[in-house]
Amino acid sequence: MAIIALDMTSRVPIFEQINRRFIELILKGVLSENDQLPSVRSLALDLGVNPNTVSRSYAELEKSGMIYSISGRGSFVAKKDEKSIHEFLLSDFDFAITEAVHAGFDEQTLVEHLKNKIEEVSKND
Amino acid sequence: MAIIALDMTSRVPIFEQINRRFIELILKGVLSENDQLPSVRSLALDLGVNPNTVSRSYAELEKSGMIYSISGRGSFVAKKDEKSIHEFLLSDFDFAITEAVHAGFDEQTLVEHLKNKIEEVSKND
Amino acid sequence: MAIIALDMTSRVPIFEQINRRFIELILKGVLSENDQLPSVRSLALDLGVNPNTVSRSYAELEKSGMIYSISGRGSFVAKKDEKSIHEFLLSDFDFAITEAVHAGFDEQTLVEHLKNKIEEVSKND
Amino acid sequence: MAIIALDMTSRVPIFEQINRRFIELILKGVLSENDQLPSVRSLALDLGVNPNTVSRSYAELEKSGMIYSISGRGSFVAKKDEKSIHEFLLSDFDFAITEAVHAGFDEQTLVEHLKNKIEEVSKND
DNA sequence: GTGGTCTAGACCACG
DNA sequence: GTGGTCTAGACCACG
Repeated sequence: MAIIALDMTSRVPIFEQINRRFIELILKGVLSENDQLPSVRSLALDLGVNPNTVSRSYAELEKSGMIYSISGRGSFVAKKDEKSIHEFLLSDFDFAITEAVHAGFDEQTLVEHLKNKIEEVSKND
Repeated sequence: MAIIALDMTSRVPIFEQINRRFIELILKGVLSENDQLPSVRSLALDLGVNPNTVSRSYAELEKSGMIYSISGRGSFVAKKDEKSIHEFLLSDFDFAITEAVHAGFDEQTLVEHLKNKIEEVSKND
Repeated sequence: MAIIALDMTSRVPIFEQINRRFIELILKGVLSENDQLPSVRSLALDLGVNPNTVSRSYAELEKSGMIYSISGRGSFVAKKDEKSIHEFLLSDFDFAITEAVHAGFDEQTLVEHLKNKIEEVSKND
Repeated sequence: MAIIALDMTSRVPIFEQINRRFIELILKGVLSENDQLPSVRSLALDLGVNPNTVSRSYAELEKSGMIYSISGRGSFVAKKDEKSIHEFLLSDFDFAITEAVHAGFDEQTLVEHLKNKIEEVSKND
């Protein structure tokens, strides 16, 4: 019952996928304030990845203020900050928008493209 | 004031930045069918990068059918294929949309976010 | 007795020979889905060529969807797509047929020539 | 009224295209024994290519015994030798067959593929 | 002069 | 250890 599905073949680094997934779980309320995260070792075992990878993910989550760690006790979900969560989750989206605008696409085209793509993605679920 | 501005600090590979830039120039009509591109060597000199880097960019552009090369003569803009150009330029956008949908964002939120971001980017021009 | 025999005197580029050989091995089932390919460095050492040359081959195989790479782990055989494999392997054949037809050869002549040549090639094995 | 159509965007070298075209014309009887070929300069002008390129083509045709040159007079079609003409025109075909056989394709598959491709090419004429 | 291929070797991110 | 990117520079075919 892994909460996290990794795509090992993706070009997105594994630690980044783990980051995203935890942040999504916090956003959706699956994980609430002060909930304990799995230990680095157990999650690494669970996901079949190197413990260092999970470590890096937790370190980044802590640096962004999403989780906090208590030495010898573990890692826990911090107070939810919707704004920074949104910012994080939409950072790729923001980057892509900037890129598209610079490429010369106008608002109408992009909105239309967005709607089509959302429909397409939703169907494939 | 070269036609191509590189961001050496970006994580986007140089050859990829060159790719994108040329595709944008073709899309915007700055470069038209059969127009000659700068030679590998001259562009490399111009950008201060290694000829191999430009070579790689041109090789990818040729494989995608955006340009064609005549040995001993140079590289030229191929017949414009708007569809594949759009596909290429919006591949990051598509990826980011998929990611955002999976993260749980709904259409309304994303459209609104898109519009705000476009306005913000446009202002900074 | 490496898996790959290179003909350094051939006009076919080394990376192209490597490409073809791997695709053949996949087609014949010697390499199956998710089998790991030798690392770029070890194969380069094995073949006595530069790692960049192998790298280029792997990059092209990945772009054609024949293999996938996991950063830090290695390169692996992707899900077999017989259609694109055939297309790749027969691209020279197709080109030669077009050329022959334009030169004025009719079907009967070409079929006969093909059969003779196949027999001749098979004998020399 | 150029007898020769060149594809400048093709990866087939221009001198090679010129070679092929002359040999085809000889095979088809458009050019007969002792017919004079256009001068290097006039053909180069006609095709918009470098005279050196035509020179190289004529040199190769002469070496293969397809044409002969008389100093100060020009180049002329030699006695037709069907066998070597066929060999030349089908050399790419032969190479491709060898390649396909080594890739593991059997006679039946290749014959079928050949027939389909011929039909396809004929239609596009 | 032009692109295509290759060597030699460096540095990086990821794991 | 693994692939990805890049530099520096060579040699070649073609024109």
